[in-house]
Amino acid sequence: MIDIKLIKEDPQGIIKRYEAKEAYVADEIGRILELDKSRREMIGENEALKAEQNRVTKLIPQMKKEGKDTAEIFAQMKSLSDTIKRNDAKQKEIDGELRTLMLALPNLPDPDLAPGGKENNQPIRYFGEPHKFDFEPKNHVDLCTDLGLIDYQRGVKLSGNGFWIYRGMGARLEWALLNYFIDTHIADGYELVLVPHMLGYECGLTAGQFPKFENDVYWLQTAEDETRRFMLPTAETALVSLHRDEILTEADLPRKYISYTPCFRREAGSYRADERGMVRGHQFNKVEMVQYTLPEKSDEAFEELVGKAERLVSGLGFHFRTVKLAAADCSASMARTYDIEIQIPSMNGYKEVSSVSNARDYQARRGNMRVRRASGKIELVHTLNGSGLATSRILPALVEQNQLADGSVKVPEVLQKYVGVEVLKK
RNA sequence: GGAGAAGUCGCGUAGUUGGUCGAGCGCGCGCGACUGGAAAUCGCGUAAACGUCAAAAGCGUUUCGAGGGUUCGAAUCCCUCCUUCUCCGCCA
Repeated sequence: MIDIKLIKEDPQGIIKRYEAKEAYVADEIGRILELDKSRREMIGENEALKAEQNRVTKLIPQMKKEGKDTAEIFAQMKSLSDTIKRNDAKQKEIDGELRTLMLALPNLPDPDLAPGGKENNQPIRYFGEPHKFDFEPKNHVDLCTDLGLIDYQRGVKLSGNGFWIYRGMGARLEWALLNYFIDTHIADGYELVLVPHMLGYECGLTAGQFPKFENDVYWLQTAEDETRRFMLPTAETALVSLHRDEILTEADLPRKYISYTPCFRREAGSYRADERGMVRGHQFNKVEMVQYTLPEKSDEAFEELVGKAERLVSGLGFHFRTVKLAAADCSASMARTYDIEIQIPSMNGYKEVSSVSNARDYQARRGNMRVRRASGKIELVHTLNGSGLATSRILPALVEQNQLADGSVKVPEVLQKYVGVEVLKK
């Protein structure tokens, strides 16, 4: 949620800023201002009545002591009380509509972002050189199948399209990646957190995925009266609710967390012919980084997270680039996002392996996550998140970029101690 | 799953024959005194949200797990839900 004060101060300016994100919210903003106005009018009116009620109520014990007749006052107070109750109900309705509208507004894009969608994304850094082969390279699906790393067919047998199985050295390679990531983060001072994979609604609301994207996740509910839970689409959804409704102290910040989880996504309608193999599935593995920071420190934290993701990818020896996303390509909750994209030689262009974002106070306001400063002042924290990293794009890139002429695959040095071998052979 | 107990201000607690309780005390925290400096000690102060206001102060409203109810009036009574603890059962 953004601060409604921003809207009240400069509605036109806010509408303009949203246009960069290709979000056209003039109607919503108009309605918000209308509701806010009538809300404040109602509050003023009703609070005057409540003040009167409180004033009289305080007099009653005294009157009773003095033995005065209170019947008439009680009758008056009863009708006052009824009016107040009616007003409260009306006000609640207005609050509800206002909140719904506010929750639906996306985050404001940072002013320095290029406006518009994907086509305006700006690569800001390149690392390494594109891979060249002096033989006909195979694609990752063939490589993984030939080497017995991934069992695509049985994945489909077990769970349907969009699922695969890591086997043998493939599973060990996957596990090696995750260990390499986690060990690096721990060395950097991040706390490893293992979270539930099934989450309550509030987690999705706080992260900003709900109510808008409720249908993008898998819901679990076996009985009518059972609390609905969803399979987490990313560990961010859990980590960002860790301090929901809490007041942290300034000395607690920054909080730096990482979590490994599988991520479950419906990906409805997003399959493309060129996304074979494990580039897009309903379940993939990811190590997620999340930071809670003081507002003035979030830019610094953002750079740290981008740098960490870049070091992980370059540690594997990949050619990749860092891309500053245009406003409309950032997700709804985020003020800014940088993607890290690697090349999968058999596929066109670059594929995202990490996405680092600053939500600023958007999630903190939704989840009421605050910090008490040394001065005693309380304000919202900033939250940031980034993949560090998702494996499902790394592994295809790894086997393709590291394949040798004989069909075997060289294991990157940093992974060898985890995998136990230097080359994956038939 | 069954039986019982409990959820109060950052933390720990007091507060149930309904009324001057938004709420006492301790710790913590802030400021000050004392000190060469610190500890200890003493004094003062210490919730948030919303509304009013250009802003601050002030004033008002709300909040004692959540929601509803009874009442002129609810931390205190009633109902529903959530959570925690203890015992029993079941189970990886």
